[in-house]
Amino acid sequence: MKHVSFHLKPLPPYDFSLTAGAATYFQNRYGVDIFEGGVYRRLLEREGRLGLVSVSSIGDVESPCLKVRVIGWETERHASSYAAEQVAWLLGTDQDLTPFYHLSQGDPILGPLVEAMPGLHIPRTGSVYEGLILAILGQQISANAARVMRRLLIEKYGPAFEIDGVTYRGFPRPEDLAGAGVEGLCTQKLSARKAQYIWGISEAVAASRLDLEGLKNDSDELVMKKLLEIRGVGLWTVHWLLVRSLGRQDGFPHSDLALCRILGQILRRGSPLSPHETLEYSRRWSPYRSCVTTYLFAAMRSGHFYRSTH
DNA sequence: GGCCAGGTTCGCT
DNA sequence: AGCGAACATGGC
Repeated sequence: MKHVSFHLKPLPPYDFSLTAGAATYFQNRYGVDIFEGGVYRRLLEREGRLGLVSVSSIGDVESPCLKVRVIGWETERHASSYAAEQVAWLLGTDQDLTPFYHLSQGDPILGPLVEAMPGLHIPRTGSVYEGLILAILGQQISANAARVMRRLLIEKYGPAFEIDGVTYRGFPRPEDLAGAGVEGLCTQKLSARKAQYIWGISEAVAASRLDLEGLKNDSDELVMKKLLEIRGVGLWTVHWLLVRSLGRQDGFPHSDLALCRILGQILRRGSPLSPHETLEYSRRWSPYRSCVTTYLFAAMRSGHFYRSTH
């Protein structure tokens, strides 16, 4: 199979396995992100055309280097630089952890986290739209229920690209989900409520009434204001997007149930903190709370420290 | 079968 | 503004 490959040097310390693991929530796949056998793969769209990137590590945490392979639009001009940009965004290779690590010194919660997972960067979603749809799918319901919905939605509406007999899927485009209609989405195990939210957002984006990608240029405050006007988006979702889809430094979903629980477990061996208490406690971590969020969730999900499941 | 789960909206004080 | 209820999925 024809392809082009190149190297990408992340800012050290950088742990590829941990970061790609966090991107896939420490499963083989999450959404359209795949991480198995030490290789991170994902379908990308460039000017409406699909391409597959495969990323693996050929360095170590202190002198990291990634090997990136592109199939699909490898012969086109600037394909490599586009792929490099996208991979850097997705796998957070551009992030400088130094100030966060400085803050974590002597912090009873962050210290052990950083020590256990040095070089974990913050993975990001392929687009703000993708992050928003995934967040809404994940609202309230159990992780397993959300996974079923994600898989069905992507299998049914995601653009397909076959390579060496394997079919890869990209994330559904706004027009794909808008075209599905609320009824169509409901057949994919979405509740009527989620279907309405997701259809409404997809339709607005497809019709250019809503510019989610443009949020990247707005201040945190303006992002908050604009997103909260969208039906189906609350505070939790905004903070989640600040961390995962907008690359901001200080996002922190203080109302997150799991977060409140885990902090309660660490700080007073038991009862969860209230969202308000969680927010107050988190102020000491500003302005690096996106890192804190990522490290806490990574610890919970990877079973590195804490048991996330009761 | 009932209860909970990585929230949000809507309707009540 | 602050609190409670409905919403409906998979899993124990």
